[in-house]
Amino acid sequence: MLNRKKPSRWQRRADARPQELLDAALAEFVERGYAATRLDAVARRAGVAKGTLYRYYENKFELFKAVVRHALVPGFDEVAQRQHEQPSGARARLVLMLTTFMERVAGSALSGIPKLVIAEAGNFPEVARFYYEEVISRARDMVAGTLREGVATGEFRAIDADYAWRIVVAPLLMSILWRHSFAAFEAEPLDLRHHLEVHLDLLFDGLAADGTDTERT
Amino acid sequence: MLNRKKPSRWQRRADARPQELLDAALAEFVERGYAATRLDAVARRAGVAKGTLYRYYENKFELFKAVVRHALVPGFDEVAQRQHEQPSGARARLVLMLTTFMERVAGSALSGIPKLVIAEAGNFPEVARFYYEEVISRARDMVAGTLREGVATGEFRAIDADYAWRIVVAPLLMSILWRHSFAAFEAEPLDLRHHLEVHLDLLFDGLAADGTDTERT
Amino acid sequence: MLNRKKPSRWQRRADARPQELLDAALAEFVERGYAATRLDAVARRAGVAKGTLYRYYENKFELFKAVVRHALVPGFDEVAQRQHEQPSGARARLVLMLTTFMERVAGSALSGIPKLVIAEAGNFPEVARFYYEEVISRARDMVAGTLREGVATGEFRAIDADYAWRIVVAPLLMSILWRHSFAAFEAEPLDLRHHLEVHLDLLFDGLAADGTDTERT
Amino acid sequence: MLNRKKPSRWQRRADARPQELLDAALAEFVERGYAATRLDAVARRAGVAKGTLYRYYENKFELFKAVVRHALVPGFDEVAQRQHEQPSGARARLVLMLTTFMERVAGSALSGIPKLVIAEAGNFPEVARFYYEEVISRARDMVAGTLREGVATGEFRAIDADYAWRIVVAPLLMSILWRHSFAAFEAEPLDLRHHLEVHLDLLFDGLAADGTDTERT
DNA sequence: AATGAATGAGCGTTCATTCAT
DNA sequence: TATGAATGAACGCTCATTCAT
Repeated sequence: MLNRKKPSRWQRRADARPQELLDAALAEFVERGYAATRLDAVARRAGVAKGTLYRYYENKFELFKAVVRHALVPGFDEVAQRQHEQPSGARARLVLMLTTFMERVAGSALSGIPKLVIAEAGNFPEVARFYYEEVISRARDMVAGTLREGVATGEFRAIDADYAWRIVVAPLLMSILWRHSFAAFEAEPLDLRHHLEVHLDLLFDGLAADGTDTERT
Repeated sequence: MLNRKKPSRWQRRADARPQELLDAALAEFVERGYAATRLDAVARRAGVAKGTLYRYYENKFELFKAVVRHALVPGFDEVAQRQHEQPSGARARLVLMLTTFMERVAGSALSGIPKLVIAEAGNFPEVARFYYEEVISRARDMVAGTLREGVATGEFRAIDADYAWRIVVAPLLMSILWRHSFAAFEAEPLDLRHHLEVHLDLLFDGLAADGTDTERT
Repeated sequence: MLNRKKPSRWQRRADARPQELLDAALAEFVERGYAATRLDAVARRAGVAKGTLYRYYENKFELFKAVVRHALVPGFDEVAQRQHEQPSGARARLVLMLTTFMERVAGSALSGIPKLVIAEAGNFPEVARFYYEEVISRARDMVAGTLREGVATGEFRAIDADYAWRIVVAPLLMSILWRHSFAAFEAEPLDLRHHLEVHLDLLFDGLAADGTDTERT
Repeated sequence: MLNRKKPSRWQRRADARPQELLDAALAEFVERGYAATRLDAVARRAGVAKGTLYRYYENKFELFKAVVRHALVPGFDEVAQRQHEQPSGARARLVLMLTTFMERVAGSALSGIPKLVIAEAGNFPEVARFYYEEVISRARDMVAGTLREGVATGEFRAIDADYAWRIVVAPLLMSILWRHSFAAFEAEPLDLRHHLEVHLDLLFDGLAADGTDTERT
């Protein structure tokens, strides 16, 4: 670090900059949370001076929003794309949806984003709202829509899709938070694939052994 | 300050003051998160001067840990107590467990604690570890234990309890985070009771309409 | 400075502080102008740490306003007081008014205030407005009122008091600005007393030699 | 940048660019004061990049001085010119002098210069000195000279020209500062022409009604 | 000559922490 | 034990200045 005679104090690379800054900022925000992230650290990580950040983002909050926005677009594109190539059937669609999300978000560095948003929701309602409107509402529509579809076709039992969608999604959220908060304290890491399998198994067929399911709460 | 001569045996325990501080701190931490909580505000809320805090807690972090520690005791006492009065059967025990948790934590001010721990886990691994060891591991043992029991008795289908327990618990976590992060943006508040009902319904009987459950992922 | 083992790091003197801070701030503001004044310097001058300023004044601007306000009250009290003990006659009152102002403001450290306000009026319209409403409007009322009175009693020629008051006051302003801006470049300092004498002489009797005053512009 | 081969003899003088820069800088300095003026804004206003400024002026201060210097030339040329066409008589010359100044400076955008210099005199004694030597001393010589002349010819009463010249000039200064600092808070703008009329009226004939002028201070 | 990306010192402000009372 | 005035390090942000292009 010290021994690396900077190739030149003036690197001009306005084109690559924004992406580098966003990467650095994502990493810092995810590592430390919004408030604890110092712009100095972001800049250092990106290899620029603090002031440089301000050429690209007006302030910390704008940078933060840019990071969130940026990190989520590809994920959603991915999900949307996959929805086209998929087989029919509500169940199959649900499986694909959850699988895609698990692969693209929960299992990647992007998982830091939901974690971050949840952590900072209290302090930055604006961010939470942004996330709610841009991300959550879409996820809700996708999942609840598929649930309703399945119910309509008789594939699924009659359930309240408005509430069930959160139940369906909850294990994904759990996996994200687990990895960010508690996985470190366990000997074995969480096997996301297996986690999803168990979830899907339970989701479709339930806990109850056959014959027990007559009795409902 | 006041000339009270007789602390006598009626004086409040030395612990009394800390309790007020902890209450105030809990409220502030939950409202604002760790970093954004100002000790000034905690002190004001507790009706003492800022310096007084330092008589009881060495610094902000120690206070934080004390708050988390303290807030969890009653919750677990409650759950442990109820476990005795409960009916037999894995399913009934699971229902009771989840219901108790929903009532005592998710639906109360205590829900701020898990929210807080998750939010700050990145910055304070120590707290996360503490929470993991004191709270999560117990919850895991209770839930996974009951699952294994149910599988053993044939009440439940054969599932991997080591993974399934998180799935079972996830909707509770979801409800907590939802209320703290996104509920504000929706017209209707989340009905915790209904949320739990739907969860239990799905949990035991699954989504699949009867006859469909042959095909597994 | 270095050799003065601070008598104790903690000087508690909340009562004296505000005045000391205002004195230091007045000096700095007057010396450097608003924008160029660094709160660090104000604090150092007052012998406190920078943060201490914020116990007393919410921000730089509030400090500035406090300084201005504080510096002007005594001056105006003085003028108001003297108005009572004075002899009758518009001319005598005008003389007293201008003399008092010259002594109490133009000739004292307070002269920094008008100078400062004028200098910063562009950047801080709020301050200018404050000064206009608190100070200038009073001065205008006093002077213009006396002019009208003199015209009414026949002591003064008929002049437009709404415009004349500024003419009457202008040499006072001039003396203030002169001392702050250009006096340093002259061998002899401006003799305020003489300046006022010449002003009063011209003001009452004009430049024109007797017999010439028939011809008016 | 563009491939212009023939600067030829029609190209603008090298000075042309500086003129645009000076105009832009004058406007900004006058609008905001020295400290608050951003070179970015100056550059943008002049239609060049920020770095370009540094081709012509070593730093902000040099630019500032150049602006002041530059802005004063035309004004003085004007006054000097008019001095030739003028009628005889000290009074007439004084009237012309003040009228010219009022029209050419106080009533124009140039009024920003004195305002600026006065405002920044504390921070930039160098500028104040420059202004004093280039502008004020000439004004003083002109006015005081005319006063002495009038006294010598018996047109004026015997007054101390060394002090009276400032009194004579003060209302002009007042009008400039008024317009820049306080005019905005009044319903009606200051009528410069009327202001000057009242000034001249008082200046030559004084306030005192005929017959009162026996009594002098 | 001109550009504008990059720099970094500097300032206003905040707040956890200290300590004389 | 309790107070709250005082501290000072730290951070977000600005902008004059530099320099590779």
